[in-house]
Amino acid sequence: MTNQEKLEKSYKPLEVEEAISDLWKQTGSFDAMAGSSTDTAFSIVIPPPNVTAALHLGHALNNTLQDVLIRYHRMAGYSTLWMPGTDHAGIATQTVVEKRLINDGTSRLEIGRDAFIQRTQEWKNEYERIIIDQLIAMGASCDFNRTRFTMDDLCATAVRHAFFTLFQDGLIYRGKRLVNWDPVTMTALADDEVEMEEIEGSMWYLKYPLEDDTGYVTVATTRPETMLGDTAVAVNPNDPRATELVGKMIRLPIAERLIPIIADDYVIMADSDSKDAKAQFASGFLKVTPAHDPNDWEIGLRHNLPVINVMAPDATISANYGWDDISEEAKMFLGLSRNDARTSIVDWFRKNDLLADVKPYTHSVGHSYRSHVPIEPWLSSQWYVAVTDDRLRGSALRAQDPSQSPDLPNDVKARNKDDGDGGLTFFPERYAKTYYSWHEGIRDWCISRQLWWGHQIPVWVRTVETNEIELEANAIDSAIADSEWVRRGAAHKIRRTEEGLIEESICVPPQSTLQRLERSEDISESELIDLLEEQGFERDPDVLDTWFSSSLWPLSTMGWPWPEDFSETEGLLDFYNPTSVLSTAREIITLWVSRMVMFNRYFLNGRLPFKDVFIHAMVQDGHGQKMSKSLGNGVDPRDIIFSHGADAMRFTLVQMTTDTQDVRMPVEMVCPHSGIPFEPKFVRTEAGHLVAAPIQVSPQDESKQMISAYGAASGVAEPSEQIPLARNTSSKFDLGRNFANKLWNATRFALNRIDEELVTNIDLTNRPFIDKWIFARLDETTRKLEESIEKYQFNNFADTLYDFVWHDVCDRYLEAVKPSIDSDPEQQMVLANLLNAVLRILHPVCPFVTEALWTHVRQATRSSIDGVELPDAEILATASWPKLKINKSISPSLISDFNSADQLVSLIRSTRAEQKVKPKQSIELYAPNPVLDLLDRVSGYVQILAGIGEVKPIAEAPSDGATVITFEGTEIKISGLNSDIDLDAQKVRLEKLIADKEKQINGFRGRLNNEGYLSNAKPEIIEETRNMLASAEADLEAAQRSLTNLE
RNA sequence: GGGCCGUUAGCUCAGUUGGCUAGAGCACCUGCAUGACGCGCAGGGGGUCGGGGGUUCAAAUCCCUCACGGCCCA
Repeated sequence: MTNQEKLEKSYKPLEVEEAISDLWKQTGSFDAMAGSSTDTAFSIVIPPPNVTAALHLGHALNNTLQDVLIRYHRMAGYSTLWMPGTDHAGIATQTVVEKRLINDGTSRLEIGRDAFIQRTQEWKNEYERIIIDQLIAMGASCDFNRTRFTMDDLCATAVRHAFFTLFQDGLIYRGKRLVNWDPVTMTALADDEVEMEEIEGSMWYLKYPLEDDTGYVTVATTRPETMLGDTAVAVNPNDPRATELVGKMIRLPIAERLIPIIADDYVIMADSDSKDAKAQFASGFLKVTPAHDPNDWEIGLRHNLPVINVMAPDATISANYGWDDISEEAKMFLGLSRNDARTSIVDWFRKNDLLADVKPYTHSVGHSYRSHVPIEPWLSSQWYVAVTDDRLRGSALRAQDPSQSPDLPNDVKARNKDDGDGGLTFFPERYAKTYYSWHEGIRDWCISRQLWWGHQIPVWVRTVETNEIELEANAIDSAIADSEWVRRGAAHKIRRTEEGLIEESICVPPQSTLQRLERSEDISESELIDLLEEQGFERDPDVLDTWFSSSLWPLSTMGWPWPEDFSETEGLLDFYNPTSVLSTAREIITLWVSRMVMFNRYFLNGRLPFKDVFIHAMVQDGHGQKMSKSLGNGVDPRDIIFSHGADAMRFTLVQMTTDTQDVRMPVEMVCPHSGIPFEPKFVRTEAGHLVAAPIQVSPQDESKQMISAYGAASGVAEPSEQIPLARNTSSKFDLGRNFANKLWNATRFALNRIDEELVTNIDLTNRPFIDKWIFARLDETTRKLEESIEKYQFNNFADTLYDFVWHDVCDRYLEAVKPSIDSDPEQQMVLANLLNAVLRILHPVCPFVTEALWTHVRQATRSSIDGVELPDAEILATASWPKLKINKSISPSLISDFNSADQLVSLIRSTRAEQKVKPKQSIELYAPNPVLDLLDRVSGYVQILAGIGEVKPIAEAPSDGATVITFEGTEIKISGLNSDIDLDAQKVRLEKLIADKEKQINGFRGRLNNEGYLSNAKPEIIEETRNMLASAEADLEAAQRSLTNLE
């Protein structure tokens, strides 16, 4: 060791990681070099994490995988961009901030919209910082100078421009529809924000009297409270009772409304023998409530039924939202919650002798993913994107790789050759199907949210009487070609409302778009808005669904639509979009992947946002529950980094990433008072999840307490000096920690052995066997790594590294060179080059420890090996991936010779253990000629690793005091073991070997005696079997001979 | 109800077009403080590949079926 300071005995990640992060930052190692090179681009946009909370191990997994991809490609010579950023996450963030306000004794409504947004902004700033720091701590090589936020100016411009374009193109419309209404957060939800849950409820059977007093029909319902809004009773046309009843009128109880009996084949006929629970429980008559049930809404459309909404936004019974014919009897139910209304209405039916029956009934009910209360199908005006249009849905389907999704639905246009169609590939392949079937049944996307935190909808609306405005016949429901607003640059749309009024909507583009439009009246955005408001237009108070802005992420972060307005983004869009791959979780396929494909393609003439989609495993907690921010069961990656180091975390996560498996991650809590890990106490939340109890007692000292991550995340408990926050840890990460330490020590060994003597370039053909072999293995390993990453087989990538570094480099190569290296300067350089390459191939997974060792190893690498390209670089992160062009002539039988020799080593070592020979004790080996030749070819490898002193021909073996080994059909003897050889142990071993070989031989013979096998199997397989039989027979014979001699 | 995935050693998981004697890490057992590493070294035990049926010369691998677990969509 020369000019290097001594390395410590073990790797201490905490002592180096921060300095290395700083080094990367100072050297600008992760900056994208758009336009500055003609290199091939490799780019990824980060799935922007919510600013709701800190990242957990699920994010650590996803971001580690992206970093491995980015670091590998950066080293392999691609011009890389990894775009970082965060997402405002409208409803989720609003919910957590509101919760804090309530804890503080105030509320959103009390402080008002502006102050609330201010509070939320502060929250965002805090968590954005935490998230970025977490990414840095885990080693993510994002171009942090470009960090984006879905509500920053750049993204806001993209959102405004996209909305304006879609509005103008008729792909955004406003309509009164049934939405999934969350009566607690008081907002509409998209279809996929609704979670189905099994509920043990009841089926109520209500008797509705016929108007002519000739009898009753009995309707079956799980939601009796909605009967106030019934506007028909439906019966299946095939029902025998239909002929007589259809057309008759019913006097609806309580509401005293006359409603018709109609025929509709949606109605399930009663059948008590049916396997279908619905038919079993059906009465054959369905109450139809178009305002409160999506299926009834459809029936209402088919039969032109009135729509009567009997609820307020908080799901209490109300006559203020479209219920005009309220009866005296019904008034007593006003103001009741839906649950109380249900009880009261059932009571009313019972009292009036109109309740025919009640049966227990289990069924699925949609719940809000956010507030967990049942959603209420509720009638309201919302904005929609017409994703069912072929320009969006069709485009998303055409994007799919035809080998993964060959057939398109009938109503989708065929693929074209050249505009991005067919270029989208899923890994693992099965998710192509998920993507496909989502689009098959897709419905228009409700994008308005009744929230304050988000992109406010850029539309100003006013409602006028029909006669107040002159209309061209075709003006309704499509964008108006010419009006005073259009002349000023806005988009203008008119529709007739359900109440028969005219609603005018003006969509205002952002200033940057406005100034580029050709228009007759040149005014600014703010002037335009002032004019609108003067004329009685009001801006829609709602904000856009968060996914609207996320769907523009690969566009907006790269400067779209006007990159020239943001100089730092110039060139990005052309060079890095389409990005190379999107890495995300399963459930995001529908929420995000689909919408990015639609938008990117729509706005960039068919260009895809990314070519590959990699779907990674889900990280579950120890109870098999998904780790999630909203659940609060997340484990902070910084905890693992603290206990094991970032590389250990990364290596372990990569090693766990297989194609099929989700990752279960049981963690222990570390007592902050004693530092000792323990199993925490768990409690069940209201929603039924198991989480670590907010307050935990120290197992070492009952008087001391601590707060769990759940306690802090849920806001239930605030950490303090007496009751601190407890970190988590998990022994799963020992694997990675041990591996990083192994590498550290292998390097330490090498640096101790390499001195400063100058050496010219090395020709491997002149080197001893072991030097050639390790480079042949390096070559093999490098190629295997490249293949793994190309197919996103991350566990293969990690396993290949582990196996090579630990077993080949450390256990074999380093052991084998120990006797020779001190006196062989060339071998020292072989070792330096080897480690130099090892650091490079390990860097994508373990960037910190490799970068920490890099300065030492590059200084030690003072000469090169022919055919091994390892150009020097100051920073490992930007050094190049090893390129090996090793002359094939050095390695034809190298690997097979090595494997034989290694096998022999292992046999001798077993025998040594069996005979209890001390490690230092040297023994003699007596072998037949073919084995002597092998020993010669591998030049001392066997002697060194098996502790052999002398090697002699078998004929010279002593007649006693030797023990026998069966190796490749020959007998080998070793002597110099102990004074008294354990003959019994030897006998047992030989007998076991004989039994094994006999079993094998039977198997091989059975195969070779089988006609079918000989005529059907591939010739090379048969040949192989013959060889295996021959060698097993030789082994058997040798072992039997040895046993006979022994006896 | 439909779809997808899983069930391989005590535990966590590999095993990519069917073909060598089914592997790894951890845990376990036996040795060893050897000048890189005890976060280590050497050796070892442990599997009717969820059950049943089928296709095939040959099945952990393909097909059918059942059981259990998970996820997604209705």
